[in-house]
Amino acid sequence: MELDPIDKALLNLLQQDSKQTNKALAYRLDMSVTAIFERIKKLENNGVLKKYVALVDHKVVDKNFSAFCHIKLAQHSRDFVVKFEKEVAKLPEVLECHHISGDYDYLLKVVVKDMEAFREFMVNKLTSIQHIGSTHSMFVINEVKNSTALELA
Amino acid sequence: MELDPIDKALLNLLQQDSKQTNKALAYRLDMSVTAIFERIKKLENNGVLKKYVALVDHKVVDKNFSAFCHIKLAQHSRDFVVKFEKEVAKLPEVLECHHISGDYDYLLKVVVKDMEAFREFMVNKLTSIQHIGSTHSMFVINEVKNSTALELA
DNA sequence: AAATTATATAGAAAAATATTCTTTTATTAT
DNA sequence: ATAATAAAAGAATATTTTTCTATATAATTT
Repeated sequence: MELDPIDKALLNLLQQDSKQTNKALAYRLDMSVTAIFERIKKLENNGVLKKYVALVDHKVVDKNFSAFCHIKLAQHSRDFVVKFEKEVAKLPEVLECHHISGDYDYLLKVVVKDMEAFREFMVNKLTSIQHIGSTHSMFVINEVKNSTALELA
Repeated sequence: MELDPIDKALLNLLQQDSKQTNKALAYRLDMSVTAIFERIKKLENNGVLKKYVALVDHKVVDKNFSAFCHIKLAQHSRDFVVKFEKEVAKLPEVLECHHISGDYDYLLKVVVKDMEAFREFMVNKLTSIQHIGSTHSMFVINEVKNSTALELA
């Protein structure tokens, strides 16, 4: 789908705050409410707008410990890879799992309550998945920036 | 703020789909629309619900290349650290910046159009920030999982 | 170039939802 | 038990979303 400058401006706004009313968006972009409505519907139908989510404060919900976890598989046969990816995606503590280039095969973002919960997670959940060769964890000391928005220019 | 099981169930639902109507949420949780409305307002006012955002398909908007980028600072004096963090947070290509434990100081998530755009970003934007010692980049081959939701049980 | 088709926009009307208000119910403390 | 507090339900109101109709704009065909 082709995105014109208005679509991009609209997406930028919705990525910052998806609860703005069409009226507010219409005012900002100097268009009618209907025009905004139709454009959003089109962006939704074409899969440009994938989903709308609420973001929760990690501290307040007592999940204030994040770690990035490198994982190397013991073997790389297709079946093992598929199995590993399926299992790891199921774990709610794993917010992200990326297959990456470099020394390790995967990079995971893990969010839990505290260091103790992380240890618990490693011992009982992650490393109990079959075919994991080795792991290497980095702990988040401070979150400098954490956004979901892509700048569309 | 104390979260009871209904609050947690509500947060889990809103983290998956924040566009559900209060009516739909009320039906799922077997409560009245008003009860849902009041709870959401309270969660917003107490900072539990931080913001509502639209998620955009990276492929469709032509930003289908992600990299994780390790950064080591040349010096760690307070001023340099503050300056670096401020500068890097400004870059729209940097969706995340975490101060982490381990061999490197920071881990960045960078999202751009393609490898060429990444090179451009590294040369002209990232490494032009003062006080960067060294960098090490890992490219995302495949995104196995990418979620923003914390499971509240 | 004129006519035609498709596409986007605007404004008004209708439908659905969010929000407020009042009453009721449940919970907690005295 | 009784009073005070907080949460919930239902009805009333205000907003918003969505649909509908009309108009303008752009692209396409003849």
